[in-house]
Amino acid sequence: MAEFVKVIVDVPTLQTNRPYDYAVPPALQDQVMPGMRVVVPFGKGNRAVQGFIVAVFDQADYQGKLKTLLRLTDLTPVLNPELLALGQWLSDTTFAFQISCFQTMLPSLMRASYSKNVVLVAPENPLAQQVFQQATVLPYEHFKTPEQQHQLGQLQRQQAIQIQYQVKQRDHAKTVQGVQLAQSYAQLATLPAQLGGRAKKQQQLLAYLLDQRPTLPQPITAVAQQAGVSRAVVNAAIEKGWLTATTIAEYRDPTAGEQITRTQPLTLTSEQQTAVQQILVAAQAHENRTFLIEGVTGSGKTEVYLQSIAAVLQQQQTALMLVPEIALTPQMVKRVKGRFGSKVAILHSGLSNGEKYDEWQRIERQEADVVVGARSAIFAPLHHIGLIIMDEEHESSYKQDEMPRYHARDVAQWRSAYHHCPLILGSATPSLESRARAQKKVYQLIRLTQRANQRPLPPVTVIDMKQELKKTQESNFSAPLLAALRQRVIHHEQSVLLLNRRGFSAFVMCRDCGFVLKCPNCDISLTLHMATHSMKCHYCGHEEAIPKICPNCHQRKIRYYGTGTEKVEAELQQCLPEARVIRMDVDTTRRKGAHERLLSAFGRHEGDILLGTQMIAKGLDFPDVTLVGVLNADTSLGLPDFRASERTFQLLTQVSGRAGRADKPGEVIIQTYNPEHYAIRLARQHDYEGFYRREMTLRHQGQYPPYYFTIKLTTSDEDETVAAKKIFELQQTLKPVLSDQAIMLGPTPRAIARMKRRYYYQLVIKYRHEPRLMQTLTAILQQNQASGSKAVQVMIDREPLNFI
DNA sequence: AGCACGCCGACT
DNA sequence: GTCGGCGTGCTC
Repeated sequence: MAEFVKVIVDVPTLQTNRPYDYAVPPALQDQVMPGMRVVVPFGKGNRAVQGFIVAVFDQADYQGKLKTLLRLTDLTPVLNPELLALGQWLSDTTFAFQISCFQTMLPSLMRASYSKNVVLVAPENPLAQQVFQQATVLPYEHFKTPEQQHQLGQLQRQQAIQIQYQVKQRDHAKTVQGVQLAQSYAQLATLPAQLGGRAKKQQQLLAYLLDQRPTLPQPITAVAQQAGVSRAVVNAAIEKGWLTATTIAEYRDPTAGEQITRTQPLTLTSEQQTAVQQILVAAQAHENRTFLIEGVTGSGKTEVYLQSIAAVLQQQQTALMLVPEIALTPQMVKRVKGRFGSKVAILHSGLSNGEKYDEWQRIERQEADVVVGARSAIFAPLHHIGLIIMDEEHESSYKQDEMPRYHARDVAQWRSAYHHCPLILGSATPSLESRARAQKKVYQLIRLTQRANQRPLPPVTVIDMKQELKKTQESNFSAPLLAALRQRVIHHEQSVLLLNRRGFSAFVMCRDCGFVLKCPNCDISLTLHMATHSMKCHYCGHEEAIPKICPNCHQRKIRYYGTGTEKVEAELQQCLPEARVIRMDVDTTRRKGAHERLLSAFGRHEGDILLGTQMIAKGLDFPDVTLVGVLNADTSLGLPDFRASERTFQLLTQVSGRAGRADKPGEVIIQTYNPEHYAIRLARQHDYEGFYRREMTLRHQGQYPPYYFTIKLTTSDEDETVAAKKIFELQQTLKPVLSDQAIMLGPTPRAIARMKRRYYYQLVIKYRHEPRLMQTLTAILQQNQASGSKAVQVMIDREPLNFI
């Protein structure tokens, strides 16, 4: 008998990061199952909190007196045994709380919201009467002033009130008004004769019901539409007692109203054919094997994915496909839905919370068997997974940069092992980690070297801006790039321009005294934004007016330095006034759907030049783009991060692939101050393999991943010395634990040492095999948390992607 | 997190 | 002697 349960409660602290035992009321003992959400009393005040049942059993381990769970939130578990185990693993490997892991794995609507009410229990109490007036219940927030807080304390001592805790469920199915038959069809059949001849529409409705015998209940609007009458007529039918009103649950369909045209599989090239073959052999054998598809842009990776999915569906299994958020465009969705129809569920940040919840429900109820989504879709509750695909596997957005700091690739690995199914990692520029594993035969490498359209990759010209600066006056455009842009505008062809910095200029400085305007909260200069006429901090969002006079020396010598997308846009208007420019960066795409609107406007030729930051480099496919320009390839190169070259190479290769995809040849122009840098040289030659070999040598020499594992520890505090002291303390703790093969970098202040009024210090450990490291880190966290909640913050990031 | 307990100073 | 300030420690 299931008399007791173990529950992980929604109290995200290390001390409560373990299961708590509760008694199950007899009435619920045959219902409780692991993975269900429950509401339990917790703590001294018995406040109600949400929790997840992780185990059910008939004997309590806990020796004290048990509390009884208040209610079950779910009729069926929201976490199946696989997801429960996955949550445990996530928590172990990322040092995150179990409750945070569970919540990350589920749609956000399943997170409870809490409220506190003050209930009047002694209406005769004079103070209570004064406070409550006519009311019997007041929200706790009502008592905000010190006097009101005081009154609350008094009422509590006089036992005139009770504090009531509420757990509000936010996950509700969308409902619509529907109708159901109130009488049998036989009874309905007698009605037309009784009706007056003038009630034409009512006759029509009855005729529809009797002739079509629709399956009811159905939404009122649907019935009205099908019968060809107005909703008023249906309502009249309810009044007359022919039909009864009901509420019907309905899915919120994110692609409702969109025309999806069925598409057929394309003919594969022989390379693609072999790729699909290899994958299918593994899928049919239920082999947990990882494939790395290294395919040049335009080699038709997506078609390989789609046909592999089709085959897996054939063997009655499901498939999960991850795509970076920005590549998850409506075109992409249409392509998959076009192939697999309504069996596809989509999960990405563009959906409303309700839509995400409903898509999740459809997956859980096995009404969808193909899931396409961004990072968190890796937790989709699919059963019988036969194939997992991760496109653009090198993308850094697959790593979550808040707790739990998981990498979707690791979760994918875990799930493919659980389901004994293949995992496909695909990219034109695989991460060094993945490519190295393929080298060691841990992954099976599949190379797609030919483009599906047989076109050669576009020629890339590298312009040395050092030389260019000598020739022309100060400009963001070299003569060849400007000429090429002008050509496209004349011939009504399109161009894409990449610049890795938003805003108008990087910083403002006083020419007289060298003063640079900085953010008051962060250790970073403010960026000028013309659109809003303000100075913005790109880290904390701080905004202030543009200084006209230097705040330091009070001279009118403030000048703008560096270049942002806004400034380039203005410059383009100067030198190419006839060109229509569409600017795309965080500032112009902040609003929901703006991203998509700008792209489709460009697709409809409402712009000649698409100017933007990184976000334009990914996955967009416009056939009339024949020129891609990179304004400054060095921005990402100069960063003090061992992955700077890798990122630059990936970005340049990706953006180059955007030129000339259909029948028109393309051209790429890259402007740089480091033309001889290997990342730029090899990107020009489209030589990923060359880059891989070169970069591996450097990683080997520098003792970096993939030759070493890395862990980053960060301390932060409002007081700089406290943060610094703590990080040195951690260094001392770790030193004796580590072998002499491990390398510690730091401690150092972080590159942006101050952010949002906090100071940050970090320590990076590079290691190969340190059996005691993990448990030591767990102990560090526990010890730190134990010394109070307002102590220094310690963060641990396993395999961090950002070292600055 | 959020609540109670407990120990200290300031007040009726 | 009591009220309320905040520091400390626990939550099945």
